[in-house]
Amino acid sequence: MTRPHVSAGLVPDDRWVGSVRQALLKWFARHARPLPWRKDYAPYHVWVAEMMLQQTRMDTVLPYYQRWMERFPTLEAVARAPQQDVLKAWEGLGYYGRARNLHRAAGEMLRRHGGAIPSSLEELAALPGIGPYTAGAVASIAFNQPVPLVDGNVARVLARLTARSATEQDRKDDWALAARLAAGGQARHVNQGMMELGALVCQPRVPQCHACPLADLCQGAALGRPQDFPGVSPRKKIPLVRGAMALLAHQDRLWVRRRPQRGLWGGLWEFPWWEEPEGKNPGPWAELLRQAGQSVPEQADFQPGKLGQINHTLTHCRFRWQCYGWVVTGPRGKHTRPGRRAADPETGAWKTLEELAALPLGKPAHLALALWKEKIQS
DNA sequence: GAACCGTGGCT
DNA sequence: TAGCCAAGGTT
Repeated sequence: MTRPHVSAGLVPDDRWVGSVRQALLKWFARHARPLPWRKDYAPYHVWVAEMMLQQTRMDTVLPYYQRWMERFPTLEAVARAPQQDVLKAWEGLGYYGRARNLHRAAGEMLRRHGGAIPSSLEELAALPGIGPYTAGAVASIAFNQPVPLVDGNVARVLARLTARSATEQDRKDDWALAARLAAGGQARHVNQGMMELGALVCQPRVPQCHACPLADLCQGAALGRPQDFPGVSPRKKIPLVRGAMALLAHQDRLWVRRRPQRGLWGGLWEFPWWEEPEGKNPGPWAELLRQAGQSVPEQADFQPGKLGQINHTLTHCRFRWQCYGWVVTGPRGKHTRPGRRAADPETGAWKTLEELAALPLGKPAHLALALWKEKIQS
């Protein structure tokens, strides 16, 4: 039998959509990876997995997911946990706004939805951290509702199937086409099948068309250049930021501060740092020592001890940090007893290494802490 | 609409 | 090495 083709620039007909659905369902039934949340599709499991998988690879997520379910087996366990514990469980996954939103959403679901994940697209999309994709994912994967989803995988698969680029209109077309695919029933498997195919077969760089169940339905493959779709978008240049980080020590404690809720590493703890484009800049040191209740030395004898260099790269900005540690143990001047001041944690607090281990830190702070432990052992 | 928001793995 | 990429959402 001949299989229907779709022409570039034309709206696919129902026969083609039906063929894609069928081939996809057959392929997914055989090749679906045995992921933990696919055992029973419990809404809480699916929701947590989807939050973790936003912009994050499956291999990275799996160990986090396993630990998460041991620490927070139920939605109520998350909702009632302190934010610090939630961020600690998320530590290292990145995009920490996801964890803060997940925590907030858990609280709302406990109060407004009786501790259950809502099943409607509208109620889901109203929750923090749940946008169009995640709402569609939870509704279709957890509740098997006939609603679409479009993520990076689906967009790429559809772009190649229809030989389209990635303009704004095409993104709307993607949702319309995904809706037709999901409307035929078994949206749970259709939607996961599209994503699974994108992750395992229709890969960004080198699509494995020889292993693709949709190869003879695919316009990109028919043109002999599936990898050209949906095309590449120009990337911004990455700026380089030079800075300094201070590991201020007093007896067995280090001075750390909590970052504001919004922005980079929101809600996580860090060692104070500042941008230092021109090299030496002692100003922040004096201010820091005052905040920490330490004596402020004369500018002349100001010479922090070198701790080492920390390089950390983010997607959108690059940091090259020259880090300094300064051990302050002298009895001169007025000191505040470490651990006794009820100061704003965003200003700073003295923490022992044991206390520090329970606080969520970003990657650079962890790198600095590792250098510090190395130093005090030698 | 565009900028912002992490990290690790791969080439 | 430096760039690219990965189950997006918020502001």
